[in-house]
Amino acid sequence: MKTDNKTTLDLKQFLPYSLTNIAMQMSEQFSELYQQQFDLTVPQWRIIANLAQYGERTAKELCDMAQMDKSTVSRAVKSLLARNLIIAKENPKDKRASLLSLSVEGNRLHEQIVPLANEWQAGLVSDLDSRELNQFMNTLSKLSNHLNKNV
Amino acid sequence: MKTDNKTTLDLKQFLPYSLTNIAMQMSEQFSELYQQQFDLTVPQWRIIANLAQYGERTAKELCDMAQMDKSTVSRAVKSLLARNLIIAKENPKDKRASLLSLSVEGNRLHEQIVPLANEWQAGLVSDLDSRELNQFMNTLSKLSNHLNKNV
DNA sequence: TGAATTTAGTCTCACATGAGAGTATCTTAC
DNA sequence: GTAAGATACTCTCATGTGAGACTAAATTCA
Repeated sequence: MKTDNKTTLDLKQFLPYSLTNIAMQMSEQFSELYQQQFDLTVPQWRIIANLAQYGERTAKELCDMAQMDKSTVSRAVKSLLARNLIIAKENPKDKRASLLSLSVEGNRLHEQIVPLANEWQAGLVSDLDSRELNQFMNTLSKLSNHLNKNV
Repeated sequence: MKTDNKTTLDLKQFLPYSLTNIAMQMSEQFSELYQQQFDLTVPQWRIIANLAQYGERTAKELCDMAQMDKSTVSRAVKSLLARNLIIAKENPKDKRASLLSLSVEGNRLHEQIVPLANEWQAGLVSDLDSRELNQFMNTLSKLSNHLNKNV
């Protein structure tokens, strides 16, 4: 894919543009699944999913893992605590940064969403064979690594 | 890539999540290039890039092409007109929808950004060979088609 | 033709976001 | 050990966004 640096820019081939478009559509379509049914915002869902997968974390760690602003995380955590979907435990290593984890209810909620999420993605990638999907994921992670190098 | 619909969700493999993260990073890192130097917001840049590539379009068409809200486009167009970067021409077919196009200055601005954009992307994909990049783009467009089917 | 409906674009309002200040806690350096 | 700096988090404030009302124009249908 030789690009012509001189004068033209093909937006379809330009990743910051086309990837953003596709990601937005995906996120929007998928989020309908949990927003209505489970009354979760995007940041709230992302926090739940990360705590479910990785266990006990601090707010700061969640910020870094899911590329969210500290204010956004702070608000989402506050509201998840109010709904008893997560639990905050004092961190013996650092009193500022309490350890967050899913409550029983939070876990139950997550368990309800997971199969919906997996079904949704199965539909999305149904046009691809497994080799192609693996390739895609692999390239995606190379791109991600490249982006993180420069930060 | 067989997914387990029962209980687990691997966020790294979950596209609405990981693609959003990567797209956000990309857009953010790339936008630094034009935001400071050329004082353009993301929607403004997207409009300029689309008018440059596809020529005269209405605001509605720009909304559809770049997945932007009509309010967002309306505001961006207003400000680009004020800066004389684009021109609005009355549409003989529809007086409500004026035809927007780049002005000479707008074109000049675009011509300055294009090589930066191409360089930027060249750096981003420097770890990939051309076959891999083509594959990736190809899969991406399949995913995009799939998303647009359900809309 | 004219009434009803649809569409393009603007404007207002409610809301989410991110920057930055502020506070408490932890770490570093002397 | 203590002062200076860094860090985790909350809160406030300014800003951008999208939903929906509104207006003008176009389209549909009788």
